[in-house]
Amino acid sequence: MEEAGAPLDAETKVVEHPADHEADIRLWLRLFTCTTLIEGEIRRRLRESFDMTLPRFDLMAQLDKARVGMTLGELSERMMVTNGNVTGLAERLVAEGLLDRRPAPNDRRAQLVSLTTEGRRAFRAMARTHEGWIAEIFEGLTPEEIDTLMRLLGRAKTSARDAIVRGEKE
Amino acid sequence: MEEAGAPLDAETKVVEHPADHEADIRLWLRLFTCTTLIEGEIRRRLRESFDMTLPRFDLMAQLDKARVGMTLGELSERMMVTNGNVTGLAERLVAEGLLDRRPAPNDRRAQLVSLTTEGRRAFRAMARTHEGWIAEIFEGLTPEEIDTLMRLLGRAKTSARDAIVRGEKE
DNA sequence: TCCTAATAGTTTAAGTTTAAAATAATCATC
DNA sequence: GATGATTATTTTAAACTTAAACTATTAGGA
Repeated sequence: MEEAGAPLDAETKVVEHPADHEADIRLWLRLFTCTTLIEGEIRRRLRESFDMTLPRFDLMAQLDKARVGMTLGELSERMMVTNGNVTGLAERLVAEGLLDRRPAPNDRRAQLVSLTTEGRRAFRAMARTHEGWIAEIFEGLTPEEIDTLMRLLGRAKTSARDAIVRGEKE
Repeated sequence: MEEAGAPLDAETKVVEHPADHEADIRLWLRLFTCTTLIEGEIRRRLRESFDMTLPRFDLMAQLDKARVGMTLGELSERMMVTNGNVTGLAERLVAEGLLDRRPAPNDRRAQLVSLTTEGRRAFRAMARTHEGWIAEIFEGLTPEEIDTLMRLLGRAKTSARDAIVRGEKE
């Protein structure tokens, strides 16, 4: 079906498709699927083993990592969710006695939250098991594959952040 | 601080830590962060450009891919969400005239949904723009990096699925 | 046929999540 | 020290999401 002797030139590959982003789309779908799959399993196990939800676990993990009290705004930034979301999550955790919450000493707008003794104890127990789950989930990967994945996901993150910042500047 | 002349044997490395899953945890955190970052940006753009939510867009994407009507159960499986979730999403899309829904011919329990003409038109327009966003987000990656990421995420998915199946068999 | 198990979907209650508006306090600077 | 902008948080309304209970239907055997 090709015209005999038709010359191939540089423009040929530009014309082939209006825009061929097939590989990028497939990458995004796979990234999303992979995360959703793992997230769902962790969520299920947290509920079954500890009657705990993932967002609450995440909030507690942030507080455990930072040894000192944290403002709600700092929490929402680290968890990458809205302020209002953190307000509600913290409320429930306080009600359950896992979280402490008091006004910040230097800023009457801010609230400092931290794990209670009971909260820290409960989190540490869950965290140990949780670690095992994650290790089990990635069991099929070699250390080298994990390294490479880390590096490439890091580059993907940078690339995404750049695009987002560029988008905000318009 | 090391005892002089103390012999190193095979057990030394077993004792070092109860369980060192550091790399796995970091990988999971990065995977999650990366996905959340991109997902948030896509969500924001869908809302600003088309007054559309991500879950609705996802549902429409599944229907556009499969040229034929699909049952709600099939949809929920492909979207990796619960049945009840799809029921609600579909309801809203039907109300907006983007989705068609009718009883399945051979099974009186099942409902077949498909895009209306208007729905398909609307989706195609959004999808074209959406493709561009994704390409922009991954702009900083070379084709080789994308290939490698795809392959390794594929292996991560397999590893996770294996762990999940093993967990269900208990 | 009749009974049981499995399947498709809906409903319910609780929780999560967001965007946007509102409130309150701090900061910068004049 | 007044004032206007910014910041921290809460509130609100709507949508999303889940697990579990429920209804209706189908399928597979005794």
